[in-house]
Amino acid sequence: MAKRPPSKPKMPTMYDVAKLAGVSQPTVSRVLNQNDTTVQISEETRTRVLAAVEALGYHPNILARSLRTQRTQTIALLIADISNGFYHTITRAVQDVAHSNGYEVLISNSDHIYENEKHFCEAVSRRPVDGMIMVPIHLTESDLEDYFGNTHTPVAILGSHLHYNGGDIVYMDDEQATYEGVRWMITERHYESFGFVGVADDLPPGPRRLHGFKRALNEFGLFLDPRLFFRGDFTMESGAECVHQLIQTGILPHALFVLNDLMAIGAILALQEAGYRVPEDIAVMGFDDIPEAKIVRPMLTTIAQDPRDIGLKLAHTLFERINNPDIEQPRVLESPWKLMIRDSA
Amino acid sequence: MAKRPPSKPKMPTMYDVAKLAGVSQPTVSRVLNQNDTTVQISEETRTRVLAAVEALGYHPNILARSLRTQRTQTIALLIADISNGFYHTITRAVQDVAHSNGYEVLISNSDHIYENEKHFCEAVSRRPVDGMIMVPIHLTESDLEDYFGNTHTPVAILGSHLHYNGGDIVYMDDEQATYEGVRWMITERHYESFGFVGVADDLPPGPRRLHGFKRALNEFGLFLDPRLFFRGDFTMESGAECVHQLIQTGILPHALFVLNDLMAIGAILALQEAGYRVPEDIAVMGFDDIPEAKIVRPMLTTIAQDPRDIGLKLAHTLFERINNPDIEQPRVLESPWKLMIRDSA
DNA sequence: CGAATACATGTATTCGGTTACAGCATAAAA
DNA sequence: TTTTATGCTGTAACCGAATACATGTATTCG
Repeated sequence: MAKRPPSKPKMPTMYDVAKLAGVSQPTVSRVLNQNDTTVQISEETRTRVLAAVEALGYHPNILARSLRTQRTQTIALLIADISNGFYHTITRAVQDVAHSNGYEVLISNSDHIYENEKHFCEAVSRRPVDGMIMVPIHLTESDLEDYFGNTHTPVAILGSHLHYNGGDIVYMDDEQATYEGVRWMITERHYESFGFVGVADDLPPGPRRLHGFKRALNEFGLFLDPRLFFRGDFTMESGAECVHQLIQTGILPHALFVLNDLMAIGAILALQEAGYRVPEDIAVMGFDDIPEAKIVRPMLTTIAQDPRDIGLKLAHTLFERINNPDIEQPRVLESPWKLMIRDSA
Repeated sequence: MAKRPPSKPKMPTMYDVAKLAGVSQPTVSRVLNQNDTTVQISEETRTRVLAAVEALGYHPNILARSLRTQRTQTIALLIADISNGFYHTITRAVQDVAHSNGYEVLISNSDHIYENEKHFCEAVSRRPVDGMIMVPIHLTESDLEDYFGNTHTPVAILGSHLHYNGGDIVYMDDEQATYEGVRWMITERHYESFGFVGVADDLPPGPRRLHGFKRALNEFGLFLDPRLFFRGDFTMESGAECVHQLIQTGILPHALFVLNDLMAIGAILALQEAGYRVPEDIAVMGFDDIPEAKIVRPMLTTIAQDPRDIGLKLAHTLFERINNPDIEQPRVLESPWKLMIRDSA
């Protein structure tokens, strides 16, 4: 085979097509975007142009188009951790909606790290995207205002903790969900002492779920022993670590409420390793309902968010706003939850 | 608050900066990209320009730059299923490398569907990306040639089954890995009868792993009973389904080799549900070593690929080629594997 | 002191499209 | 037949940057 010279990866341009078809370059553009109904093209020209397009294997250069039209057909998605099944499902839902709208999705993980969140916002705010979906963990209203305040990029956000009125919000009432989950454990399962595995106080879901938890306890005259309040970092490993701390205390509550499933699974495995039976010796309830909840034995009783619903709501609301920037006020959508009663509690 | 008019999200341009600093637009460009060593800027101008940049909160428009420079600072990644921990880890590794190089990653799932793979290749080939990483399941050499043959976009591919010389290949010897895994089950665990849970014959890993499996068996005078050869579709559910079929046969082999972990986990759970003990009644070995392998009880014995290593190799080789297009021939890199002996076999 | 050189910056062009506007047919209306 | 409308297509400007080239000033050298 002849050594092919390092010929430039020159893609054919509209001009090439025009030349081949014997028309002007804007005519090609018009043939290809017949959406402009006021302008008409003769059938003969159209077929000639299309033939030339076919012959050259021409594809429009999206950069050039975007530069001119100020639309990029791309949205950005910022999530905390794609290895977490919850975020992953959101991602899939968003991708599905985006693709069906002819959009691509630029994904980034923050790993729950504030710096990463800010970095991505910064990268996105200067990168031309038509919209952005985010699940902020640490970002504050004022961060968002800084990054997206004057750029009018549509934004859709997951999380009720932010009162940012620059974008639409999808929200799940996890305070109430936690309350009802714990209430169920008390009234239906008759557990009377509880431990709580949470996260650092300044992370959004922490205080809200803790509040729901305490509200349920208080309603029945129960209280959380401060020694049984542990703080992990969302990972399986930290769930196990919290259980080790629990064992150190020498106190064995009837049940453990764990702020997310990944930690809950880590907790169950650590408890079993230490010789405890779940739920006979100690029950465990999680939050999220990730796929792994059905793998661990006993299967995890948990509060199911509906990540697909969340993702769809986020994406739909974003695209509505992209397609119609005049929508008035930011909207707030609530996503449902459901108690998934399985075997761990 | 006054109702703000729908003012255009007009970002400041280089021209605005130039005007404010009292210089010409190219001068601003030069200040911002001082990489061009032949051109020099006076210290005074530089500070004045930078001050103007700061004052306006100017950020370069990446589209315009890309259009001009023909570089997009974006790579594309095509994988089969991001919910699979294996692909997910590859994704993370690729993202890490990309971000450290100042690149963004455009991700797409094929869901193992041929049409989706082709669709994405098409979308990417017309979208300006600087490179592409892919894990083709169905794509053939000629598909790749069609899509990327004349565009000289650098491509990095995972999979030894393709003999495509238009890009670098990262490869794992799964035939040999399977062989050694099964050999270990025979020599160390003394299993003497086996079932095999695979996938459709035309999917790449199928025949290779089956071949390694049979090679090991044959070496010890064993054979695969055709009734014990099942075909799933990579999912947990299909792993369970294959076990149901197995039970229907009424034959109980000593061990089951399952082509991937997700199906292996589905198989274990289904076996336990049917009252079998793993590994006492029947042992199970998987392939991949996804995170869930350590969640299921018994923990899954499996052949570990090193997805992070794979992702890093793919990304590094791609960026080497992006940064130096004159690299001669396509390269083939091998990624290691390791037998993870846990409890299921 | 005039010519050569280095430095600093401005002018013009380009990337590949979209779109406002102008112009020339031909057909319809007056 | 002249006027007007209509259909079709070309010309020119533009999106926001990068870059080849030209130009003007300060510096250096013979």
